[in-house]
Amino acid sequence: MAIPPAVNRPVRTIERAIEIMEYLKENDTATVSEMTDHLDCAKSTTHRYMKTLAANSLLVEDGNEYQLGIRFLDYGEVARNKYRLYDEAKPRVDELAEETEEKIWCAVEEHGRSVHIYGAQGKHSVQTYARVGHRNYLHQHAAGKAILAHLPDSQITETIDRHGLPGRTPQTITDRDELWEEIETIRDRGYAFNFQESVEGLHAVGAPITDENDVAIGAISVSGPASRLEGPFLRDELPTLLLGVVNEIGINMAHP
Amino acid sequence: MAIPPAVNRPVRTIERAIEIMEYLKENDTATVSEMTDHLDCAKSTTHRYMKTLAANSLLVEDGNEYQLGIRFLDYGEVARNKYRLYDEAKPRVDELAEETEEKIWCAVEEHGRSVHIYGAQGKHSVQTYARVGHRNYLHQHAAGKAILAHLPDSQITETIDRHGLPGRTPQTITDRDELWEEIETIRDRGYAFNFQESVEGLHAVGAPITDENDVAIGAISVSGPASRLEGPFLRDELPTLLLGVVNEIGINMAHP
DNA sequence: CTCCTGATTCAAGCTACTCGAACAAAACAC
DNA sequence: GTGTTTTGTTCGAGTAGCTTGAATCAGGAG
Repeated sequence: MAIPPAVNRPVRTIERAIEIMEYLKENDTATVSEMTDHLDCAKSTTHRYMKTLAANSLLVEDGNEYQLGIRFLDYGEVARNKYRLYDEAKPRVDELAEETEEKIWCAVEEHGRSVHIYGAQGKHSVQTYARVGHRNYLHQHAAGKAILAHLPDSQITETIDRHGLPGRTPQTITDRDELWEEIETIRDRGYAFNFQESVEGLHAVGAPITDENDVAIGAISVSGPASRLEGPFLRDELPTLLLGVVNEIGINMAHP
Repeated sequence: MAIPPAVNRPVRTIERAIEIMEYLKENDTATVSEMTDHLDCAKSTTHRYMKTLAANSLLVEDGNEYQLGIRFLDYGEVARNKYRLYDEAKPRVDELAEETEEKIWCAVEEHGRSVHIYGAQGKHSVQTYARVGHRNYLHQHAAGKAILAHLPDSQITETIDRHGLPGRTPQTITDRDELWEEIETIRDRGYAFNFQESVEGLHAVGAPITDENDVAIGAISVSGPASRLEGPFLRDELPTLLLGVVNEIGINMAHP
């Protein structure tokens, strides 16, 4: 897992095709000309790329505009179902959302980053940038920090070396030493907090789902406005609730 | 929409990369050697392809085995959220699943095929090959036929020409004339049935969601075992329920 | 009407993708 | 233990095919 992705001689054609997908993910829609400005090649090349992708349903063209095709849903769903965690976690995440009335996420680690594999919203839950499939830096949010703290030290170092510690809000931990301290704290108490470290005004708690060796295979988090998630509710009640859930999931994962 | 994907000179490199993804979708996991047998090129080439894809998190390697990365979830989710239909349909699909206790699907048309963009299961719903993101021939299932019947004739012809009418069960309609008759029937009554045409022992009803010009933008279906979905329940009750829902969605779509 | 902007096609040139051979590492047979 | 087989991986050379820029076509605006 988390192998450095240094390829000897990557295929540039593939990399550029991915750049197109990535650009469309960020910008929803683009024309050949617009994409040409973004890539570094001739317009005819971009045109050929996009037509090829569209012919295979990865892109959909609507007039001169291209966007991502829902064929990706298929690949995404297959990838997600690889994780047994998804099946185990989904019902509990739904329950948690109902109980807490806040936003619940289940995340896993892949390539040193976190991916939200499932989310459920409670009555009052807030909408943030996050969505299913969203890739995130581990150090920037509660679930990610919970995972990070429950990885072997070597893998933590590797992850930091590889991705650095980019900030997101003024509260994000961007200092290595500070992060290691935080990791110690998280290891001691068994769960992680996020005080406006990913989004201003947003608090969260995250607890790891671990295997028999106490290594994280994922995490669950509750997040909501700082005004609601505070005091004993945030400090005691939610963590207790979360720990119960992740323990249960962990046990179910260990004994299929 | 539904433009023939004939590209003048497709980029073979991209096409082969997609073949790798497709193979992994079908077979869950593969090694370089296994993939080489499948593709028609040197092992070193396959190796370079897969390493490049893995370096970009589209593939994940676990030892010598590769599988699809959950990065696709991200792309898939973005693509799905393009469809306003998804937001409108999701809550009603959930309700229908609760009410009927059967499996409900919401599908859209893309490139002459259908894609399940959302599904919900009721208490008794059966598991079939279908899953979110699944691409299907329009003529093989209830939702697809409902969509097909509510497309312009020219587009229907185009679709049949492009994809043919492959069978799936002995009941699948594989004859053009027969399909056109069926389309007329569906147009008259406003919804479509599926009598074991996609899966043996499975019945379904599908109704189209149409825009102001009565052109389909998607469809909703209820499916379940032939033993439960029969008689007046299948013939009258379910269609009435479905029509109510799709009308409501259609109106909401037209008046945002 | 002309002008402009965008998509699309095409021949020619040369980049970089493909190949096969060679190496390394692991699994296996005996 | 050694030899054998199977796997992933690297690298130089050759040429397939990708890239390019110019030319053409399509649509809108003034």
